[in-house]
Amino acid sequence: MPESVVLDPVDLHILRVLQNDARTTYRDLAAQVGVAPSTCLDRVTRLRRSGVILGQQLRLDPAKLGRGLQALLSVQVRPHRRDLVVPFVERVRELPESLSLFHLTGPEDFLVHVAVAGPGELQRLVLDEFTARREVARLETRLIFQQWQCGPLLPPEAGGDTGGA
Amino acid sequence: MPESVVLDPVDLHILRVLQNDARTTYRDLAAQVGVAPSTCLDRVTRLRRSGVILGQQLRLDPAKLGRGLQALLSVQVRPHRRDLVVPFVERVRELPESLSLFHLTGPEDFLVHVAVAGPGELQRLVLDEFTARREVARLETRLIFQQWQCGPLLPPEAGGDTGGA
DNA sequence: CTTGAAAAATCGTTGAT
DNA sequence: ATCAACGATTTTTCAAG
Repeated sequence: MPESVVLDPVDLHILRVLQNDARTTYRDLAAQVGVAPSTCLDRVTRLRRSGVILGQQLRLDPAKLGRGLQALLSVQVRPHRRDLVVPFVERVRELPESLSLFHLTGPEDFLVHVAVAGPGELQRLVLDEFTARREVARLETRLIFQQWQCGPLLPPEAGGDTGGA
Repeated sequence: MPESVVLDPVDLHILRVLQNDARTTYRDLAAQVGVAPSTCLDRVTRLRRSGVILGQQLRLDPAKLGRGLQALLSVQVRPHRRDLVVPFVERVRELPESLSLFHLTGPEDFLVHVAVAGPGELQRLVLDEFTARREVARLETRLIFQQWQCGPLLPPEAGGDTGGA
């Protein structure tokens, strides 16, 4: 189980295309990358097996699902012991409002990304699901004006190896 | 362009399945949801056109791509004017290390989720790409121990309408 | 929403560069 | 290791009930 994997320009190109649309057919993928469809299939299968590709997720519009308000909650869990942390994480993960949960260094311990219908539901969430818990020592709420999904997690090009080394 | 859309239990079920694997075939989808494949296609097409489904993204393993360290950067941009904010956002978005960018309420202004190879690269990123910028007034770095992708952004069940209303 | 059938894509195989 | 072509199987898509 190697920590990191060698990816050649073809792999990177494939990943970059699939990150825009994970349902691209191997035929289209081949056309865009410039190799044969069977090669694409080979590469993708390998990337999948090597663990580089973990899966493919739907991107949904929270507003269209009646969750027009998003917020970030900084949560201090004290005492910061495993027997308190583990149930906290589990509970947060199963909240339908939770989008993402981070365990962090620093005094804040956790950051929770949530999506709710409006301020009222946010208040309810904070009071009933967070500060009501004994291990939640402190909580800070920040609203999200806007969010951007960034780069493809990949070097912009093949590595700019035109004449490199 | 209605803000929110009515979703019946079938739609919700479909979304829930596709969020686990956006490449589920319509055949499997139909089997899991309990309707005909063609109906699934219908529903998904409609969900796509109505904007509920924005797309499908690959989930990649940052560690496998040589980005074993993730961090959250709180950034204060001052003065917080549009002519400084817009270029800042654009620059951050095109950094290959950036995963996600939030514009927030509160004194922090921005939160940047980054993935880097290690502490050295993180330091370089912070110094060269953030604090080197004149509009970056303050920056705080928090390392990410662990992250969880949470719920499907959907109510756990069809709404628990068994006997409702 | 369903059935049923046509069109398209997947995925394994082959042999060759 | 890649390609190209073939073909069986599966999936997607459309038409009609």
